[in-house]
Amino acid sequence: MDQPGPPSNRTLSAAEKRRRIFDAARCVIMQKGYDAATMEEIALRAAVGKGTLYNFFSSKEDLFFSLVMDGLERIRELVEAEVKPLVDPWDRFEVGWRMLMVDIFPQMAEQWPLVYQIWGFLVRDPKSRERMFAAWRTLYADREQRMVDTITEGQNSGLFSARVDPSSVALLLMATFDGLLHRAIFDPDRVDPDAAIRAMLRLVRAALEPAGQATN
Amino acid sequence: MDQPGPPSNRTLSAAEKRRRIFDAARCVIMQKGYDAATMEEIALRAAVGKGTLYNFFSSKEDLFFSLVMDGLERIRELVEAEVKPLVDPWDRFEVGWRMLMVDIFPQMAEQWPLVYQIWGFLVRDPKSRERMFAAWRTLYADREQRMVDTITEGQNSGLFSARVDPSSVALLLMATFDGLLHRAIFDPDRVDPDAAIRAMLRLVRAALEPAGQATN
Amino acid sequence: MDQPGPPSNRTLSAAEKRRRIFDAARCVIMQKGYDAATMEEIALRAAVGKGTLYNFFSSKEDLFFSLVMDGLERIRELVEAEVKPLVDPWDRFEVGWRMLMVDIFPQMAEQWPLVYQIWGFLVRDPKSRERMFAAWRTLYADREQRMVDTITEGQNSGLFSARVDPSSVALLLMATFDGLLHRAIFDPDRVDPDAAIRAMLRLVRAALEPAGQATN
Amino acid sequence: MDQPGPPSNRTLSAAEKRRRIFDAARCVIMQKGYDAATMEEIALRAAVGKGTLYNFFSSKEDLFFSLVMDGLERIRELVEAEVKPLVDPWDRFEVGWRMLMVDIFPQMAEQWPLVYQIWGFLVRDPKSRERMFAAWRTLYADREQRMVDTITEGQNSGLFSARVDPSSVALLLMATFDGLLHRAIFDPDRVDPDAAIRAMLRLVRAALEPAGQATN
DNA sequence: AATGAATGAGTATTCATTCAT
DNA sequence: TATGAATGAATACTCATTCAT
Repeated sequence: MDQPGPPSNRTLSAAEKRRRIFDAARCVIMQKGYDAATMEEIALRAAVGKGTLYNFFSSKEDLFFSLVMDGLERIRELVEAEVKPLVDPWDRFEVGWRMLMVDIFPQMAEQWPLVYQIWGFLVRDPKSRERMFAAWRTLYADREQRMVDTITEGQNSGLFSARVDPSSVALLLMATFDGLLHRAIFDPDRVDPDAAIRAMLRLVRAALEPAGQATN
Repeated sequence: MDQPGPPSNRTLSAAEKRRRIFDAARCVIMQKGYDAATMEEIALRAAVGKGTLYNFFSSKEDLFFSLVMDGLERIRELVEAEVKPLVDPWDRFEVGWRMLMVDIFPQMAEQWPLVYQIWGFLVRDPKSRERMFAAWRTLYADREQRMVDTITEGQNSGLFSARVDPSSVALLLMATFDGLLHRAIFDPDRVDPDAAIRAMLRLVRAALEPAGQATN
Repeated sequence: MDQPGPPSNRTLSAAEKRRRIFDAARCVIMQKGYDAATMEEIALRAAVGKGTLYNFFSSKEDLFFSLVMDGLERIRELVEAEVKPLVDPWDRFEVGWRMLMVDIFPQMAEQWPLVYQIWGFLVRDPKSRERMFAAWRTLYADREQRMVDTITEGQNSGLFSARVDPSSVALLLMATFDGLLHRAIFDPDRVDPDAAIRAMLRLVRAALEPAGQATN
Repeated sequence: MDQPGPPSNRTLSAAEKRRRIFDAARCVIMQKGYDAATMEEIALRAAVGKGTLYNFFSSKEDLFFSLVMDGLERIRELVEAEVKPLVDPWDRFEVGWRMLMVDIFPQMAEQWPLVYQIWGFLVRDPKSRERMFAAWRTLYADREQRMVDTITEGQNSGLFSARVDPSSVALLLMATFDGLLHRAIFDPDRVDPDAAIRAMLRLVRAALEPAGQATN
């Protein structure tokens, strides 16, 4: 009986539109939370029709899941972009950690509240959960591998103590990074990135330094 | 002629009923997620009427918020229960960290998915957010204070290097704990509590040990 | 955030409410057709909340299906109520047919458009289809059995020709009834109940009369 | 360099395309029901674009309405195709009825569920309703006229009893046919076409035979 | 105090229809 | 002329909350 409105957005590429939807969704969900966020508002903010959302994503959950996956991908790209031209393992460590804290930390901090909220349906959707967990595991494994490589090289060149287990140290470092991220959300005053960088480096240096060569 | 009828809830104390509601809510929310969890199902599982829930909590959000607060309180009790009879700061450290990883870690891991989900309305409810954040800050500050005390004592007695900043070390340790907690959820195979305890202690020992006294 | 309205209809019995919902649904569906009929309007007309509809019926389809089943039940009650005190099979026939055309015909005619519309989901829901078809078959079989009994008695007493097959005649009579019902919907002027009664009786009399005794 | 590409629809005549759309629509609606049938699926099955449907029909309702009208037209063609070369009215009757049951019955039975479903919007669209009803009335009137002619001729030639009203008999016969059609849908085992042909002919013969000439 | 039937605001999702290409 | 991505009106259904009992 009624005539729906005519299409209008023919000029945007699919990728552009997808990006706009992601941006809109991220914005709305960050403000309202996943549940209070409505597809209506997301569409409005993305300046597309509500139906268009469903041309790109099969459901609200799919949109949200894809959004978090997309964020993960962007994090991964940041991590991958890390070059390692530096020869000195100590420098590599410092640069790597500084990058984590300076470049990646804010990126992740920004979307961390998003990540927490996805648990809402990860708990009841084993399929999504496994996909998401697998993606996270991969990301973490990759990042850890870089650290392990650096440490191993340092050990081989005699710069680092042979006694530490590279894998354990990498795990602890990643955990510390996550923990600081978590803490910064509800206690930002407690987490000063610069101080965290220095303190962490001092700790690592103490741990990795061959015994008896303490220089700090 | 006289029938006993079903066991009436009248006999339960308010505290018992509150506990049952919490247990039911925790169970349902862990299975379905906060949003998919219905007051109906929580009431059913708690074996009380739906209306009774509203005698204890003003709303679903209030129930969930209180649930997480309650969990926090139980964690705090665990932490408070920690005694410090040990004189040797090294021992104190070891015992403290071991307790965190052995006693508290599983407790927290169990309810961590619950904690993540509460972000769903913390983002849009500044009042709740501030209350929750404050509670977390307090918990963390308390725990950190214990570490700082231990470190300071160690430094005063010359056992620990005076060069480290007790507060920074405490922050990093707490962060590491949180990060391991987070990691364990999606990558449990990567986080072995015993190994994490040993690795962390080795790291801390290296950091706190006065220069030139390396014993590890 | 909002407070839903308070309940108010506590005084009606469940059966009364069910009846009101049926009446409202019948009315709305007869006016708008099944698809254009909204649960909102049905609830409004039944003077109950929308949610109450779902306390009685699991879905719109269930409501409609139950509505038609209920109509069927009422038809069955009419048919069952038929008494057969008359001794003369001719009279029995006349009275039975007259009852069909005078009492049942209008009842069925009233809800026939409802019945047609249910095909909309019978075609895609084999389970409902089988239940509905089975109910119809039973109703028709019952009605036919009465006719068969009457004819058989007539044959046994020599009043009716032994050559006719009671079952075939009953089938044709029921079919004629249905056909008239169908016809009356789009061509009411063509179907005059009184004329149809007379014509049918004449036909049946001619068919059942023992050969050579024509009296019409 | 030059590629033939997929067979373009440009080569189909409008009539062919219309036919394909009808076939697709009939198929989809028979499977899903009118409401659950989507223009998308109909277009897909007809192997045309969704927009093309709207070049042929102004709306989904128009398509469905036209589809049923088209079916009606095909039935009419079948009926019109009936020749009456036979001189003997009894033969004419038998041949006519046999044709109804053998040729037309299956055709109509096939699309009867389609016809029922159209009620869904006939109830709320008086204009469509009147057009459809008028078409049906015409079809029935035509068919009845043939019977009336046959009966009248038989009466004129003294073969048929003058006492029966040709119009009433025609009405009842058509009704019986419709009723059997309806019955066959939900109770196919009960309706044996051959048996129905024989039983009906016997009934008609009894009714039309001049009194005292019983020959069956 | 405890209950659960009643309520209706709120929303994800569908799909007929349009029109730029 | 044919297409199908874009659109948004329309609606079934859910579920937190209330309150008569």
